[in-house]
Amino acid sequence: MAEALIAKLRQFTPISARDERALRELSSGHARLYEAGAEIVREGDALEAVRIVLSGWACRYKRLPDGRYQAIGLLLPGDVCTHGVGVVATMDYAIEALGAVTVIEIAPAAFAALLDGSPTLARAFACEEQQCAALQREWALNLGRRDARERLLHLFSELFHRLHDIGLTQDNSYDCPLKQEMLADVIGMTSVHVNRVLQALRREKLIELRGRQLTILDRLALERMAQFNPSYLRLGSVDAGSGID
Amino acid sequence: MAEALIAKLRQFTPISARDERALRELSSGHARLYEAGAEIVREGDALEAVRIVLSGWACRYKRLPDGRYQAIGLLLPGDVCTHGVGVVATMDYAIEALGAVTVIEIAPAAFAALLDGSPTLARAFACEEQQCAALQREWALNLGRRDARERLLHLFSELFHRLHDIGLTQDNSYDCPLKQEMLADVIGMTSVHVNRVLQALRREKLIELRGRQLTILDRLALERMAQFNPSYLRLGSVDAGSGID
DNA sequence: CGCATATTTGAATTCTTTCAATCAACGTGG
DNA sequence: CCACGTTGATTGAAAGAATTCAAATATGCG
Repeated sequence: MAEALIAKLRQFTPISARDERALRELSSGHARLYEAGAEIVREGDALEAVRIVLSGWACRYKRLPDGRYQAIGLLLPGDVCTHGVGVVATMDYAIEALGAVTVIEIAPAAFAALLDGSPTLARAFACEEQQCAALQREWALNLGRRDARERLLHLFSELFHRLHDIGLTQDNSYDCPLKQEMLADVIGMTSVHVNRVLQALRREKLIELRGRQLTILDRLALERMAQFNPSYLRLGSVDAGSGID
Repeated sequence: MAEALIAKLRQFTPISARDERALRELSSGHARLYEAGAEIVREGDALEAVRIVLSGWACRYKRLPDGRYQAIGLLLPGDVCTHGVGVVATMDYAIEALGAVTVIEIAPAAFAALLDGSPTLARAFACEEQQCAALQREWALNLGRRDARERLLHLFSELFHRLHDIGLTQDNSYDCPLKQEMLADVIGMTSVHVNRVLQALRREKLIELRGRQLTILDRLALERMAQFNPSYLRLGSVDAGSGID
């Protein structure tokens, strides 16, 4: 169950067998299961536990008073839901399960103890947080300066890389539980427009999207079109390359 | 010179006289002066020092390979330019001076020593970082789900609050060195469109903008229209209210 | 005064949304 | 096994928002 988390942290820094054991121990602790649509965290809630997604996808989002909805981040297995425990008092965003999701909840004290006991893990989680911030910045670029088609291609590329890093891709495809409505909420458009853009991408043989399986037909071409540059995903350390180019 | 920084950190937690002295000491250290347009940090640079803006405005931004430019954040006096020193190896964004800017550069070891010596300051800087992340999230909402007019109003509201917190507002106005071109780069639009929206806002007597002085004529009305909710600026602690409503 | 930098304007075009309706897929109960 | 309800995907037409390109004005500064 902790596979994705361990794989994710390993991108940043080597994890010893002992640290791995500690992570597995942790992950076997108090886990909660959410079903699609469930609110894992509500805006305005107090931040009282460290939560990490073990399986499934979730969505960090904000709403405007008039109801408009914007996804602020996608949480994949291994991702920390909320940073700043012990510092941030109340949540400025909410988190929603996009399907069946398993989340471990760790008491702040236990988490602090884990980090105190292992400088490596402390470093790994710090990297995780910085990566999350970098993601957020890239999303701002996406929302602000890419058009609908580029945004979608960029999102698909980013997800490919992130899922690849935790071993959740098969060749050039992956399981993507996002409905068109949610895709729209991620890239800041309407579902109608997403639908039309998706059709164009399929027509041009850039992607296939059947059921929930997304296949990228020519990844490098697609990344070029999206002006996708994966470096924002690998800030961790200078030498940390990825398995893919 | 360290006034803004101290004021900013005080929002999060009380700062003792001793901590204040340490901050002033630090600020009197190695300061660098940049002129308008200067690159304070370049994308791809190694992250080798903690930098804090002491005076003037700067802009955190990213570029697409084809040259499109998107502001990712605005750095006001007291803001930390780059987080994650010691964890992040290379910058995924750049920082540009928007006018004359003073920045202190602090060696990682010196900064670590400061935080080690004062849990309060450690906490304050942690809050600062979380606030920055919250800003980033709100910007994503702004870019994704508000229209041009709302984005502009929201930006003006946010800046009012942030500047107010560091004592840089006068009544309902403040000095805003952003040209229309930069406003456009912040809210993800063209300068032409920003121009037209600004004219409408002036016509409707919502704002005045002469020279570089921005005056907000009816702040609450404006915040309502922008669906602005300042809570994302005050995550620090439950009891930390602001001077304004 | 005059250059350089910013702002403003207009018209045409492109991109995206809106609104409403239709279609397709799927699981349920009868 | 099939009618039915639900959810998600697709379509069309029209309206609306924002961009583009170029040119015209302002404005600030030396």
